Amino acid sequence: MPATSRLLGPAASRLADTVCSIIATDGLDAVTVREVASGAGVSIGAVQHHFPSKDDMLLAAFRHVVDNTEHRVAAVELGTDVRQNLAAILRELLPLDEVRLREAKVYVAFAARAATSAPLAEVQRGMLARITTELADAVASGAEQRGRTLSKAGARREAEMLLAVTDGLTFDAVTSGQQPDGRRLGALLDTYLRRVID
Amino acid sequence: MPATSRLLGPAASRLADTVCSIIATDGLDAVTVREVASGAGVSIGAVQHHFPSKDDMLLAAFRHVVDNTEHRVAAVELGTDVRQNLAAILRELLPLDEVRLREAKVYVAFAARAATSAPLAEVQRGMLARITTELADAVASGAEQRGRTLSKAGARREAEMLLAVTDGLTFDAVTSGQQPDGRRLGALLDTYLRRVID
Amino acid sequence: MPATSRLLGPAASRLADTVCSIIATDGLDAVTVREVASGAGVSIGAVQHHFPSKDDMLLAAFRHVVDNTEHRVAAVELGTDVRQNLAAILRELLPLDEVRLREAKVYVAFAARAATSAPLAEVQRGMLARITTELADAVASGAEQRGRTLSKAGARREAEMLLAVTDGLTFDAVTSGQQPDGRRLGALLDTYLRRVID
Amino acid sequence: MPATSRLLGPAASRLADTVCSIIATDGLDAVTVREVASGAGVSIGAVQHHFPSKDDMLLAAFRHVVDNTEHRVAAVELGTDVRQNLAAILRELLPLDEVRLREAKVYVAFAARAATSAPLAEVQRGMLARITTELADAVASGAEQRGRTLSKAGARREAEMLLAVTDGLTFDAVTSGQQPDGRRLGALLDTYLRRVID
DNA sequence: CATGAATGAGCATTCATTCAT
DNA sequence: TATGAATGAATGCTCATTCAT
Repeated sequence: MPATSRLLGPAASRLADTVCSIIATDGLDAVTVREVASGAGVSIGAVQHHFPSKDDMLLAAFRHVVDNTEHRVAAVELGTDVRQNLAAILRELLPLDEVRLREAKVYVAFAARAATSAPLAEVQRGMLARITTELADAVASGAEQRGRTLSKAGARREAEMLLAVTDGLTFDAVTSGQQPDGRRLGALLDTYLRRVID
Repeated sequence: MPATSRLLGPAASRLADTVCSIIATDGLDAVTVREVASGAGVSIGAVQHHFPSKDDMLLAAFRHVVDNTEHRVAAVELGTDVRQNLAAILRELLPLDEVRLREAKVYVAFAARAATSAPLAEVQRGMLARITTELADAVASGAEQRGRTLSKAGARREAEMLLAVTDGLTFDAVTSGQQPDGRRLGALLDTYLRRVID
Repeated sequence: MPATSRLLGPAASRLADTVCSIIATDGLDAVTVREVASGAGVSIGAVQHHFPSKDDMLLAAFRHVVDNTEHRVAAVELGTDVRQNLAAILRELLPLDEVRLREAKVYVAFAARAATSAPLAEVQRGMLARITTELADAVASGAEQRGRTLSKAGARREAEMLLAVTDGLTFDAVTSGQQPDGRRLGALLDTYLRRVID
Repeated sequence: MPATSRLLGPAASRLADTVCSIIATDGLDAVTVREVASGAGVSIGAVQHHFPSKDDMLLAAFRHVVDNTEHRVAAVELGTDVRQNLAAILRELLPLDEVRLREAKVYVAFAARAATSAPLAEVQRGMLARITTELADAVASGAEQRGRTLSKAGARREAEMLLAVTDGLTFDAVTSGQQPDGRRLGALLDTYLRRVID
């Protein structure tokens, strides 16, 4: 895990990483201020210095996770093959290995809580919106490349389905306790992509 | 909500429904024995008479939800058009209206907790397995109907993707706080199905 | 343990024995109506049919224990040797073997609770009084036998000390978790008696 | 009651004293964290800040009592008369007045619970061992003073009986609800000591 | 007589938060 | 800034007891 981030200072970033560690291992309910403090090797007071309340801490940690994921997605090197580009992006979101499974667990946990937490839902909406836009752009440029006509709304719908497949595979894998199976998930994703992009 | 079920007696079923109400409104963390008792209009002791521990109660409630969903799926009247059959099945899983959104919220909450709870994960695995099998059967019979060759593994992969799309749409809708939008979700599902089944 | 007694019917006696079993193993605090019922193989209602309240049950069980002990003491065959008679009586009260250790544990537990329970204290006083009287009689007859002068009060004081030694050895053994050590306790008792009765 | 002790800080010591007050008045079962907190005039959280669990609290309170008693015994001024020395020591253990009766009640309650609690039994064993050793030393020096031969084991047996008499008198007094009767108990102790130490 | 569902008070404990140092 | 003592509300759970059948 990175020790710093674009959103948080080094100390706060370390705390957010500790929050994620606890979530990945024992779930969001196991996150207590005490546990975070001892996990990060600081005092309880120090945690509360950085995050006035527990909700602030969780919100920051969710933003931290989302930010990490989005930057990893943004760092994907894109080529001219649209299908490969989409695959490269979406593979960053799937639990293909232990690291991404861990991140996926944290993401699913936060997103599930977002269902009854407005601030978390706001973060989740932002993430979905930005990734959908990015995917829609890639889909649109692919269509253009091939001389196909595709409305903006059509590209967006395509992107929403791509993200839905990815999120669904991730959700099912994480919630049913599957071991990371990059081969299977990668194959399913490729099958889907081949169907969408000629 | 039904007052009885196939799994629980009337009293326990009522308690499970109360659990689901609380989850749909305030999330799984808001489920306390006290709250369930008062919500169901019984004493705390009565709750614990039916469910020796809170975990037992939650597990029973998850089974209850899954059971309800599966029976609704099983009750879907199937015709000869495979695509319509698949659509009819999957529409039962999508948050197309308030009722199904509510159920979806409960399902997502439980499934997310299943990531760190072996007994819940077992229930989740069972649900995924049975629905996947059902979908795979429909897909296989559709292929046969059209004279296509489709291996059992191929049908299963197709089913897994169908379920992933459905679960992903559901997850994204629930976690980002969307209002139920049957038109949009239905259209996305149809687009996807049209692509899979000629 | 006997299945019936002079104080209780067979069913109640069986319940009292179950109470004692639990006390000997896990202490008086581990005695719950549930545990007694399941230990005796009857329903909770059955227990409460015999003993309207838990206090009634404990009181009856204490009386039961005391009664058993006293009848065992009364059944001791006395000879002409006073010292041997006293030894035979007091040996019934010492935790010389597993059975008597077990009974001693139960007795100590009840007696300790008697410190803050008037009904139990009444039972305890009765037991102490009767045994003291019995011991005083034996002491007095021994003195007479030897042509010694011993006032009634003197014999009573002697009896109180005899009982104190016995109770103290029992208390120290039970509360410090000693294994039954008949040889050691018997030797200490004999030393004491030899000192008292020429 | 002392506000501080050798084992606990002032706050914890005050809590331990409150525990003992409750035990002396209403018995060990009446000790609840709530009651201790309100009795000591602090919050529930403060109690659990000092003692992470109730068992920790009780164990500390037992150590506290034992420590107080032993220090009182250690503070006894010894002279050259062995019998008087032994009497002075053992009088500290007998419920000769209200204060010592109170302490004796607490001691008996804890010791009785030690029968089914390994940590409490450990404390009880330590107390018995140290007092026995102290008494045995006094007995041995007395024998030497008089030119008597007394093996180390013999002195120890003598000490065990002395302690048994004292504990037995204490136990019988406490458990039968006797008022403190210093005259009677002192006389019994003296009679016994006169018999042991010429 | 016997059952077991239902009751609700009481329990130890956990926790986020506050505050004095 | 940083610490950790102190707070007290809330939680899951146990239990003796009541009561309808």
